[in-house]
Amino acid sequence: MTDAAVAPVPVTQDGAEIAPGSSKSERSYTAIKARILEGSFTPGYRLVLAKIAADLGFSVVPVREAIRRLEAEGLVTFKRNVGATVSGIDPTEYLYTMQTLSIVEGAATALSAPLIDSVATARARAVNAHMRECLEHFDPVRFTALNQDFHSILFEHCPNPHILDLVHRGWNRLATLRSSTFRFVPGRAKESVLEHEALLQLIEAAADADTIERAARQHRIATLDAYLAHAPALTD
Amino acid sequence: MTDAAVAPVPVTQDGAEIAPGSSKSERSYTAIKARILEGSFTPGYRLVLAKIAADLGFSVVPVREAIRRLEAEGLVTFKRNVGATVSGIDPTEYLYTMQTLSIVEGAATALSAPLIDSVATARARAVNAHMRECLEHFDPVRFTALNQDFHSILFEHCPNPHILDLVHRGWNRLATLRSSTFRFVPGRAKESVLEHEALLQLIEAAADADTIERAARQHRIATLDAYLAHAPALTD
DNA sequence: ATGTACGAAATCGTATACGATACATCCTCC
DNA sequence: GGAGGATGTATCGTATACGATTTCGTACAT
Repeated sequence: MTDAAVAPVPVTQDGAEIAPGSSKSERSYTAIKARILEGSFTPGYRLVLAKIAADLGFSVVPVREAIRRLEAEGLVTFKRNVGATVSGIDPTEYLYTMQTLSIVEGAATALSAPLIDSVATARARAVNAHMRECLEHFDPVRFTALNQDFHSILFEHCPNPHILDLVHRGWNRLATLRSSTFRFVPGRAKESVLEHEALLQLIEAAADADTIERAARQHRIATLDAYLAHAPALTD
Repeated sequence: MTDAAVAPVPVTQDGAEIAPGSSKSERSYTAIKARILEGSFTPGYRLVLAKIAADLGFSVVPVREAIRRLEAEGLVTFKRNVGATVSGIDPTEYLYTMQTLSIVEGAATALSAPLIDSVATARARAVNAHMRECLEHFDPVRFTALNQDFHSILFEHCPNPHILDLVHRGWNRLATLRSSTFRFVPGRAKESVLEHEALLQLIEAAADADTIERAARQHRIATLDAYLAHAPALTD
């Protein structure tokens, strides 16, 4: 579970063994996306068609298609006749993304809550406990991964796949921040763990949808607020 | 405004005059999308690469790229080695889309509300009055277009473009239903007009964000509920 | 020394060609 | 007469080639 969040797709250096059955276009997409999410391709990295095609052993056409798909997801920025670069995320973009995420995560949590059984809450608690450990050992990368795992458990039986898709898109968009301390605002992580516990209690108590939605939304907003409070220091 | 909603992009039969400056890939995208949204390409319509390319006077490569982009937006369904068809929207898909729309529209309305001035509310009222007329003359197509115009006015200064983008995607997804009576559930249209007025009053009264969000969300949900109540009759 | 014009290199955009796949049709065999 | 397989056609998937555009460095003139 956790490993999957860090490296969702197995990738070899030459990218040849990814889902051998699917098209090269598909494999290009998967390979490039994996490298962006795992951090090999950092924001600003220039994605040169011919170079990537050579790396993967494909021609440029499928690679081009893959990059356009990634553009549609906001993971890369494309400029005509110039090329594609891995999207960065400036403070404004961060704000938009976090705000949107708060809304869709809130909705996803409220919709999923009635379907979360005691086994799932137990698993979520285990992950949350693990997060607390990461906090003590100061391991922001693992903390972030576990944070996603926690919410993924809650969303496992989300009845609306569209909303879930929006959540994932937001997460992917934020993933390019992985190696920075942008998301790890001092003091927020501890609160986050506490809020997770409070959220689980609301779910177990079968609180009404509005209450759960509000709590889940606030959980994300609080991180945004913490960032905004520190913005002068974090924005260069 | 209204005309724009019905035919957002001017398209000639041969598609040659769309934004002459942009790439053929871009023009293909615009042309195909326009035809889907205006209803020339109805759900289930088979998009054959070579045929479309010939129609547009381009080669298949840019057309292919355009279709993949439309796929990412959910407007067309692509099957490997088989081809693309204009996406239909079955009852389940309709439910997902409406539910998601209710959430993002609710958020968009709440975020925009403080920025809506009296000029905008007056314009919105005019559109709403026009909708009432369409109701009397039973003009579902125009009604639907005006309905979008109404909300577009509210969202004009939406501070979060990401959320606005999600709203538009939902609208586009529903647009393939244009020529059917699917969306025009008996009795709902009248309520819709009344709800618009109520929403405007909340906005003018500077009601708190939660209240406005709830009202806006409910506005969409009510249509979904009305559909669900009639589902046995409408689902064949 | 600085600004401008020119040219070369890098990279993308599109066309064309051909191989691969899937689906439909028809034929054969039982 | 029906079921199974072989064949044909439509269509997609990818490679390669070349033209178009941008960018950057360099040389020249001021």
